Amino acid sequence: MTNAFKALSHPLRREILNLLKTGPKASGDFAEAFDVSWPTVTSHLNVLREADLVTTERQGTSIVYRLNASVLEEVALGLFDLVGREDVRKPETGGEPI
Amino acid sequence: MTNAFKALSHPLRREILNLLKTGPKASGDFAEAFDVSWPTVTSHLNVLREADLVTTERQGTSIVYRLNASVLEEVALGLFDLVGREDVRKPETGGEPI
DNA sequence: ACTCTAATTAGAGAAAATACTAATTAGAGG
DNA sequence: CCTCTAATTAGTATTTTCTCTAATTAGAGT
Repeated sequence: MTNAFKALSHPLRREILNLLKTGPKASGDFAEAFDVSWPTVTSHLNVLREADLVTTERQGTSIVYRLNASVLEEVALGLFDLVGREDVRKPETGGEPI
Repeated sequence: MTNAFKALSHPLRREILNLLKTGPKASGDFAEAFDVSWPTVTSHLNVLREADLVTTERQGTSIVYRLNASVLEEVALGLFDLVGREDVRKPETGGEPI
């Protein structure tokens, strides 16, 4: 989880996550939506997947990417912790310190 | 605010923020706490300050670093937004999209 | 002014991240 | 099997980040 932050540090990767917020997408959708080459998109998607911020599933010739909400929540809660806002954290969620 | 993520992407910078959680600290406190040279610490502190994650104040020969809670909260709320958890966001906090 | 402590700035070398083109893999369908 | 579309992998060049040592600045106290 700890290098979710590194994954989030690139603007394009945050754009990708924002797009995914509207629903699952294939790699080509991103390659089309952004002004970078397809291999560059693939590379960023790999970073997001390694950080467990997205999950993938093959569907025929396409590979579908999906937001992994739980990891994003963990990261957000970790930041609140830093600020002393544990009140928003669910009691069970002990979790690794960020 | 947008490169708060970049600032958060380095482990040592997150350690620094964690230490700051316990209260304001001087640069030398970090240089002592972590196993890197003092100039390296200064460099990381600069990144954090440029991202507005910490504030500084001169006190005699020391420079005191302090957490900037509001920016950290903004970042955390931005992540919740990504996940569709606007319920934890205060109504007034419109904020720049991440 | 001199000196001590606190901290930053300068400069450089090594490592990591980014983005491209070209080549390759994988599945679907005729 | 052949071909088309979808996507990744390989390889490379450029840029950015990270960390160090050496030199410098800044304030406090004598």
